[in-house]
Order: sequence, then structure tokens, then C-alpha cells
Amino acid sequence: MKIEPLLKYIDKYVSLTQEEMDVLVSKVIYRKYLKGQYLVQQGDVCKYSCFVISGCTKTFYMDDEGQEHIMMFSVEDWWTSDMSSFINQTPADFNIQFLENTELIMIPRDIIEELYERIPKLERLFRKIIEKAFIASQKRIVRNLSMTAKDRYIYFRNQYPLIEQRIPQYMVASYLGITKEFLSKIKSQLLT
Amino acid sequence: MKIEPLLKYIDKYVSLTQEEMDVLVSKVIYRKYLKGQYLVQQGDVCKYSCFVISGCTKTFYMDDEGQEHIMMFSVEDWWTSDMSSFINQTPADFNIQFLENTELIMIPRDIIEELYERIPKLERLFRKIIEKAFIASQKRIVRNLSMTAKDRYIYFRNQYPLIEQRIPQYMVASYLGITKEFLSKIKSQLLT
DNA sequence: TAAAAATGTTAAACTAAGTTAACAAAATTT
DNA sequence: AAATTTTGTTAACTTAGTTTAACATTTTTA
Repeated sequence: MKIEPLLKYIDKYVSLTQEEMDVLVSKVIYRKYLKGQYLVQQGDVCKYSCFVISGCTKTFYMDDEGQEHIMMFSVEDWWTSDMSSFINQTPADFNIQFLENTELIMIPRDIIEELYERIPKLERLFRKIIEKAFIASQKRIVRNLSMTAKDRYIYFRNQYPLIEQRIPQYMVASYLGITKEFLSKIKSQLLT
Repeated sequence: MKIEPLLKYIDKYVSLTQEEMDVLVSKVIYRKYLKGQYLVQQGDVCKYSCFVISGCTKTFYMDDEGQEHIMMFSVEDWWTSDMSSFINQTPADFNIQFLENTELIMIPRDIIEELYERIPKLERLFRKIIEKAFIASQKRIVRNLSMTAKDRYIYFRNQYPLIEQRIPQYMVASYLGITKEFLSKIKSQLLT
């Protein structure tokens, strides 16, 4: 089980004793998935909050017309789950699919509650992680409200240059809220 | 100091002892603002996380062209702050302005840290509040990506009928990410 | 209560982005 | 290496939403 990246990540937020680490390690699940598989499907209940050790996922909503709307990508050192479903144990709004073969550390819903009780530092950790996620989410909303598609693309390219390189362009378009054809047009405009 | 609504609100998430309540009450600030005043201005550091006892606020980003983009409204029993600025003590991205005379309970940045240490239940409370806010934020992103302006307006009207009634229509338009003229058109379409 | 300010409506001209469709290039599979 | 699938491009046409501007209505202030 490759858990080092998670411990290293956690250490940036809170410092755990060896004992606390051991408890954590004994409770979580290490698992590999193949490209194309699903971690969560819309309508299912999301049972795990997952830390990406290696690989890549997309989280997307599929609308009534069968169109995908990508909410986020997760790569190494990011968390992924359908938060609404995971917290409330209600049907998931989103699909989470692997874009590459992916290694995860998975924390089950009931275990995370137990960990909060046994290791308050972990509750602090997740409070901080969610604060950060919320802040990023708010900033994305305001970008979507105030910037043109072209500027959103430029921002994305600067912010996540490595993600852009490992993901098909039509998924970037979906994440930006535009069609692949329009992104293609934007890119050709930017070249001239 | 009207603090009852806050205690009642907290009680929905965690149950505090009388002593814990007393600590909390002794640390927070009660204050009234007038319509038109600002709680936070873009560029300032946001020093408080605030619970609305009565009244109403708008949180908005002002872009380079001087256009307002409304992120959220806060009414009774909601929290408001520029989270990014409050957490990191960095310049605020947003303005928060009072749309009515408003009563607030304000928690200073350093006090909230202290409260997390003294009353772990409060850290749990805020973890849960932020989880909820994050979930709502994600759902808003997906609505903005997947729904037309008309459908977003219908959703808003159904979700927040009371807010719609106390806020000028052009602010609703800004929140939805459209012009006031287009919202006017949508509304007239919906009548026929 | 008159005047001024803030808010809301309508319509024509315009533009950013979507749709459709045909084709090109890469990547994967056979 | 050929065939197939996936991904990306281009262009003509359409549409959702913006801009501008003039005017109407409501609310606030003098």
C-alpha cells in the first residue's frame, strides 16, 4: 500500500504522531482502478472520500440530453468524491470516472466519522481542506460570471498547464462550459 | 445583544453546554449596520465571519469595467464573509454590502481559532457549515454550466422565493449571470 | 406633492457561443 | 501496416444573450 503521498500531504496541514498515523493507515483502503472505470455513478450513493496517489479522474454531471458537464479533474494529491452524496449518503449528482489507470486511498463514510472522534486533528485537516475547496469553488463561479470563454481558457491553461496536457481538449471545453468547436476556434485565434 | 438566533442555529448542528455557550457569547460581537454600508470592500482584509440576525447583504465582485457580479445574498440565519480573505488574511476578492439595515453577530479571525481550540464542537460545527456551503457552490457551478438562463431563473425563483421579493430584479439578473434587460424578457415570456 | 432617483420594460442591432456537418489527424486495436 | 476509434479543425448557419437607447414605473427625497 502506497500511503506515503497521503501522509506527506497531511503533514502540510497538521502534524500527526506515529500512533495517529498508524490508526489512520489501518483504517483506510488502498485500491487501483483502470482507465474508463467509474468510482461513482450519478444516482449511486458515494461511499468513499478518495485521495489520488497516481492517475487522474473527471467528475461530471450528465444532463437530460446526455451532455456531459465536467465539474473538476483530480490528479495526484487531490481529493475526489461526490461531497453531497458522501456527506448525506444521498444519491450522487455526479459521475466520477478514471481518465487513466489510477491508485487511490479511500476513506469510507463511517470511518471518517470515527477518525474525527479519535483524532481531532483530522477533523481540523478536513475542515481546512474543505475551506480551500470552497474558496476555489467560489472563485470559479465568479470567473464563470465575469470572464469570456477565451479568458477562462487562458486562465485554465496558466493555472493547470500539466492537467491540460494529459486531458483531451474536448474535456477542457466541457470544464470551461463551452463546446469543443468553440475552444478549437479560441485556440486558433490565440495562435495568430 | 440578540444572540438567540445564533444559538438556535448552532443547536441544529451540535449541542453546546451552558458553559460553552457562555464562552462563545462572551467572545463574539453584536453590531448593526445601515443599508448601503459595506462589511468588506474588495482589496481589504476581511476580519470577521458574520452571522445575519436580521437584514440582508449582497456579496459581489466588481470587474475592471466596473460591472458588478453578485456571488450571493445573505439573509437571516446565513453566514457571510469573504472566506478566502478571512481564512488567509489576504486582500478580499469581493465586496459585501448591506441591502437593508442589518444586525450581525461577528466572529473575529483570531477568536474563531481560539474557539476551535477551546470548544472542539465549534470546529465540528464550522466543518459542517463549510461542507454544506461547498456542496451548494458545486451545485451552482453545474447549474451555470448546464442550464439556460431561463431555467436558472425558474430555479432561483422556486428555491429562494422570499429573497426574490426583497431584492431588486437587476440584482437577481446579476446573480444569474445575465443582464437586467434579458431577465426582463425572460419574465415577460414566462407570463404568456 | 413635486421632483429626483432608482428600478423595470421594450425593441432594434449586434456578438459570443452553439449547431451541424464534413473532413483531418492521432491514437489504439486488429 | 491497415482498419477503427478517438480526438481535433474548419466553415456556414443559428441562437441565446448583450448593447444601446428611449421610455415607463416605482420609490425616495425635498
